[in-house]
Amino acid sequence: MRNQEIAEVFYQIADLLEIKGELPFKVRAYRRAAQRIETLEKDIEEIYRQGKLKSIPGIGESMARKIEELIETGKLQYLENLKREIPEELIRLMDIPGLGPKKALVLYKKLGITTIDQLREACKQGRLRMLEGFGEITERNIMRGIEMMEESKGRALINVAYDDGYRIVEYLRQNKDVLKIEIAGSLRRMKETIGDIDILVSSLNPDSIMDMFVKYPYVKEVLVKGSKKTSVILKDGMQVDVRVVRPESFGAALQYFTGSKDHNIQIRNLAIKKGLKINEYGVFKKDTDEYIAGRTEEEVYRVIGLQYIEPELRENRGEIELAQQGKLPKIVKYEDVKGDFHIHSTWSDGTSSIEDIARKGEEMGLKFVGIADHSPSLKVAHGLSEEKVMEKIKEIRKLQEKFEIRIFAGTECDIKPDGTLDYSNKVLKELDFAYAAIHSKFKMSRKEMTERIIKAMENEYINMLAHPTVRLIGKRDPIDVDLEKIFEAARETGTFLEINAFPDRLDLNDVHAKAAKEMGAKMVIGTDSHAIDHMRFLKFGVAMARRGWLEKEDILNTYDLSKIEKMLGR
DNA sequence: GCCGTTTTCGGCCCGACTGTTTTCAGTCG
Repeated sequence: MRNQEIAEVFYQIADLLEIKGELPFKVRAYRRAAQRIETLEKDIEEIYRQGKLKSIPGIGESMARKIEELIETGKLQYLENLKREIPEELIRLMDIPGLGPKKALVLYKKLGITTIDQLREACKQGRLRMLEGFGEITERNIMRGIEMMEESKGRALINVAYDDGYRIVEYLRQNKDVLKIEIAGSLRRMKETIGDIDILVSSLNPDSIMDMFVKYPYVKEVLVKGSKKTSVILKDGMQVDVRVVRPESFGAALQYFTGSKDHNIQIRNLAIKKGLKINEYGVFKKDTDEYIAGRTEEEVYRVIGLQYIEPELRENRGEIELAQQGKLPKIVKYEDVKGDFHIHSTWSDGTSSIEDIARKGEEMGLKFVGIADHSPSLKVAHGLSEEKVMEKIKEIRKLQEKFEIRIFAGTECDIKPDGTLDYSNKVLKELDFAYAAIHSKFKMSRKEMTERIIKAMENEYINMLAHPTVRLIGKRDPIDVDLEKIFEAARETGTFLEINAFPDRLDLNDVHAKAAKEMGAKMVIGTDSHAIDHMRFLKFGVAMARRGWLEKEDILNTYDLSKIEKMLGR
């Protein structure tokens, strides 16, 4: 059983216990364990076989037994019993904003409601307002919540949230009452998808900020408006929260609202041990409430004895322990990445010419661009024949004379189902670099798929493996492949694993990148741009690398041109 | 349910906003 499946079971248990009204700490314990398991780098079955389940933080006697039962039998009696008590469909009701476990239980007990459709009907008939603890407004809010949920469906891709967020920051910055303004929340941590956008402002005149915020032209609906917190829904369905604090609290609030929740819980516990108390207004002495710090984030971390922790690292994956010892990795900086290897041109399915790509690269201050068009089996993408590839190389060599930026001639060469490549070595040799990539037959068995990919990586002219798991966020599951073997093969063959920066790919993701590094593999960042507008996605690839604790040396794109050429081995 | 240089029992992050319950519970982040 996969880590994700076991995590899902624990999430389900947490939800059911919560509806049942169990001790909140018990619910939280399951949720935390689920989160741990989800982001575990190792296969949980392997940990189980080594008898080390209880060494996972948050897993104790009881949960270890449940994991064992799941692995051995594929089922869990405890969960089956819970489901008999509480219908599992009720969990879905809690997805509705404004509807939590308590109200869900009342709806079930008093009206027998278990599905969203039944709930919608009951709202229409005005049956909710009769219930204790409910009123007309609650009924209307739930109705609206159902509509909203069906409109927005889940989390946004990072580029959508990024653009929405920074546009609002620019808009609010025009207000003279804004002293400081920053994005916080999961967007500041650059998580792969974003649930809502948090923006933090320091000001002595909060009402002026909030009044301006709700007048932002792209606002569709104001959910709540106060002087400390205001929430709106944008026309694209994105929720944005703006919070305003006083300047002496800005750092503490930024730390607090950046999260992650897990990271902050750890931070607070650490503070408590030092006789301090942290909230969004500052760091205080626990006994006297005396203000110690809070103007900047650096200050907050310093007074509790920690190195400053970059937002992308704040996921409680061990960063706090390292910060205590002053041993945090020096993660790659955004400006360290000097180019982009994965750009499609008009030669295959891109919409920009190589010349435009080179110009855009120079505008962005890059040192190189890599043109990686498709190979012939990808007919839908106008993959290039071997003859065409040779022509393309010629064009690039000629263009190079006009440009300072280095233009690498490359390919994204298909890996055929048997693991052979779409181009002969004769052609691959002429290119400056070559990605190998899976674009077909996604449903092979784990073993076959793993062998297929490794065979391609073993080709001496293949430098990189493009989007290794082939997932598309919200659209296609990752292929079934033994990543540990792939990472090992990457190390042995010197193949760079791509961190594909396209927002619906982000593949490898942060967790995989971290695991790959630990296995000694190196990475390469590519945007998979099909137009020059996409080239700005580069930062999302760097973000994944940073979230994966990668350092400069782990990433091909950060090397000097001469070293890159040497690594590419032509 | 988990965890322990305060503890093997008794804690577990905590504040804002809303709506309804006239003093606070539920939800959210």
